[in-house]
Amino acid sequence: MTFSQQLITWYRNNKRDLPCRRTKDPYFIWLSEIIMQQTRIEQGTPYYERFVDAYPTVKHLASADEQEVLKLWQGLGYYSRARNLHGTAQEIMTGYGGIFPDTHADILRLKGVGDYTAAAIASICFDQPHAVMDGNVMRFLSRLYGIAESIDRPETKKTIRAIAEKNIDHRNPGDFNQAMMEFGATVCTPANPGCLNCLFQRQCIAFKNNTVGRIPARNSKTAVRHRFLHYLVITVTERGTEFICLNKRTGSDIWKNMYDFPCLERTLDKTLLRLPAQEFDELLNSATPEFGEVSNPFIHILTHQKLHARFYRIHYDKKIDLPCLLVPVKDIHNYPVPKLIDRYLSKIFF
DNA sequence: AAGCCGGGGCG
DNA sequence: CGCCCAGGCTT
Repeated sequence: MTFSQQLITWYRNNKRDLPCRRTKDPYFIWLSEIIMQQTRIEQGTPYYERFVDAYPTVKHLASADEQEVLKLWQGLGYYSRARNLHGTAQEIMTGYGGIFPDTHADILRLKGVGDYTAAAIASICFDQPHAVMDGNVMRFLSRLYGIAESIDRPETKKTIRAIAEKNIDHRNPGDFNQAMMEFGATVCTPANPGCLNCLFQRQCIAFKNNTVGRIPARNSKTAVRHRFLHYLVITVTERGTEFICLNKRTGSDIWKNMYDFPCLERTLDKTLLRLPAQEFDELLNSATPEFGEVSNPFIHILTHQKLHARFYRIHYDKKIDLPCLLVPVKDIHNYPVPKLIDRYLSKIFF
């Protein structure tokens, strides 16, 4: 039995039953692969099912509003994936006549689709022998071949890709790719891998050398940046309806096209001191406000940032000129917000 | 080549 | 706490 035959046999006997494995429709495979990028299967699967329900065809997705797509994506993170997903659905409608491209080269041109996703779609949907290179595959193969160089180096990734391409089953490239990933995800895991019962223990260089714990190696991580956010939570009552002031984030910062509140950012405030009210004058075009409740600090961790946020409430009895979007509080659930804001809202308002 | 972009789960 | 996850885009 060749390596790929052993692996595929193992896969057919041990694979998890996932919703996204019940189809070969390129639209659904694309959707699932974008959702699963840098995301654990268990975390992404509920989102996949909600997207399939909401947008059963690429045409449905293309016709949606971006805000609606972001709302459905809310909580999953890396929101550029959702923006690109939506934009690419429209591109498929207008540029490809609604038909998903069927060659690796054309799939790779789609925005939001890189080497990994193009290979996954091409192999699973169209039986094209392109090997996927994701975290699971790189871990499994770097251990199996005892590759100790950092997998962050493109050179190392090329070496591993060559191994995968050499071993890919040309009859079942989709199963081979999924088997590689499934094996990495369930047996050759980052911590406490199942080496003792591993099918490939005899061939595994890292196991032989007792270096499984050090492979794969990665570059040192970049430093975490601390940010201190002072959020103004303005509410206004007008004819018995309560409104809240939202801010749509634009530009190249985190959470693009998501909503939060008007904000003052400080970088030197190591302790997130309470700001005096007049510091907010620049946001308000009006007289210094009187705060209602001022929250304790909220800590929110991103990959390269640690956010320290404080929320300052202000209430007005009538509408004034405000530099933000005034939304009825009861409609907040229509607006995509980052997890930090969602945490605050559910603690204070809901 | 390196930085940036979220959020969650695990040891 | 640190690490990693069915990665890709920007600089």
